[in-house]
Amino acid sequence: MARHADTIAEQLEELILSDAFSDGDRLDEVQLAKRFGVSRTPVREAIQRLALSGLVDLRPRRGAFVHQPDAVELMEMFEVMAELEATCARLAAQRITDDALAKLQAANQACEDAVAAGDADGYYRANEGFHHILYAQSGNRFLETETLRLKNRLKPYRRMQLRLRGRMAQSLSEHSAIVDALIAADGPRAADAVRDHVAVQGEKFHRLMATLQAAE
Amino acid sequence: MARHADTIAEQLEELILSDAFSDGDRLDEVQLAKRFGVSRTPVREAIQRLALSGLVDLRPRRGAFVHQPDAVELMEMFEVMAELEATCARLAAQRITDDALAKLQAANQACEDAVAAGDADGYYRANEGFHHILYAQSGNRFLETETLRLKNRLKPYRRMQLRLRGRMAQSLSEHSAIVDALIAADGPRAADAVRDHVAVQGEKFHRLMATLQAAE
DNA sequence: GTCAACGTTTTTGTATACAAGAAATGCCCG
DNA sequence: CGGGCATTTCTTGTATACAAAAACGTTGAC
Repeated sequence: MARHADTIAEQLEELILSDAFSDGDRLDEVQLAKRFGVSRTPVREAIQRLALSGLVDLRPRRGAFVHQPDAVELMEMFEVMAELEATCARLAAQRITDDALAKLQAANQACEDAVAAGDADGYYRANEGFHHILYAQSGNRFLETETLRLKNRLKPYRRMQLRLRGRMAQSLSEHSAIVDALIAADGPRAADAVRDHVAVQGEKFHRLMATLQAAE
Repeated sequence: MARHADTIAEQLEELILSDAFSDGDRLDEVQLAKRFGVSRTPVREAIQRLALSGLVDLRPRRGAFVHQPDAVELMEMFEVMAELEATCARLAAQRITDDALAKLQAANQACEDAVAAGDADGYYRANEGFHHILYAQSGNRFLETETLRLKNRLKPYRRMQLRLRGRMAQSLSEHSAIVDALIAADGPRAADAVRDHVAVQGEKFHRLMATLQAAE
């Protein structure tokens, strides 16, 4: 619908996710309009969109206030993320095609190669590919879309997770467990494997909390 | 943020969900503005919001087109709904309080009473109460909110489901199975019980398909 | 008769103007 | 000196005006 409003929504989202605003900050329409060199109208449209995805709270006749999730909310979102991915896996175990299974194994191999090469960025991309194949093979486009939406929302908090020493190697063996369960067409086992893989627990949990503290 | 835009978004949502528009219809801004007795501005804001919830597709420089889910999409959404509720149950099995468990049993009893009295509306309310307790007892507010959101989105398609002969009696025994699993703190069993309870399968599936055909 | 190109007409997207409600300021009174 | 109330200022919400892009119809050529 919008040409400017589109790009402004994106830029504004970037700004909020990159912590340029802190929790509770009011988004001043005229200020943002000036900043982007447009009028208030497209800025308001952009804010409307961000409100629906939960990045800002809209208080009638008061304005828009950025909403940065606290530790509890984050854990809740990660928990739902793990469940959504586990569901993808459970369904994929029944529905995955041989072709996609081959692609999944290839993606897993790419992960291993990246780890062997010490290529963190490469691992990130290959890992993303692995997971996206899983979402698609749930055979449920709605589920796929929703999962991607939440994944995207969690992206900025995600990158801090995987830099743990030895985490990548463990991640690889978890991938293999997932693939095995899919080969066996064992839905519940696949779901459990994915849930364990994605869940934020143990050392990951402490690391996340520490990073959140530091951000304040 | 909006006073008019709020109410317009609600009314427009009502209109779309109540099938006043069919799939692919263009939402004419000036026409809607006249209809609601306002200018284009609040109408546009309302449309923006509906776009995010998937009720309308926004095509840049073209306009807003209502998007009515087809049979496949509906099944996908119901499948995700079943999974979200199952997740609520799985988590609730670990986290539910004794107090809430008592309330759940009371809600179930209210369902039974309504069935005994042949009170369809009463059953609807009691059943809704039962499920909402479950969402809340997942102990995950984010999950609770998302589940409610999807439930609301599916509401218009839901009412056609439960009027099947003998369906209410079966529903009651399913409720009992859920409660039993929660009492036993058996997460996986609670999840399965809820999934079976919510899933659209068998006769429910055929009925849904038939109703969709009739709507076209 | 068909198709393409041009001009007209809608319609969307943005800017600006205006109205109304909320916050801020200062003033008066206790 | 402090608290409550009125006024002023600022901000949101809505209406209108304008610009640009897309749909539409017409005309003309092949």
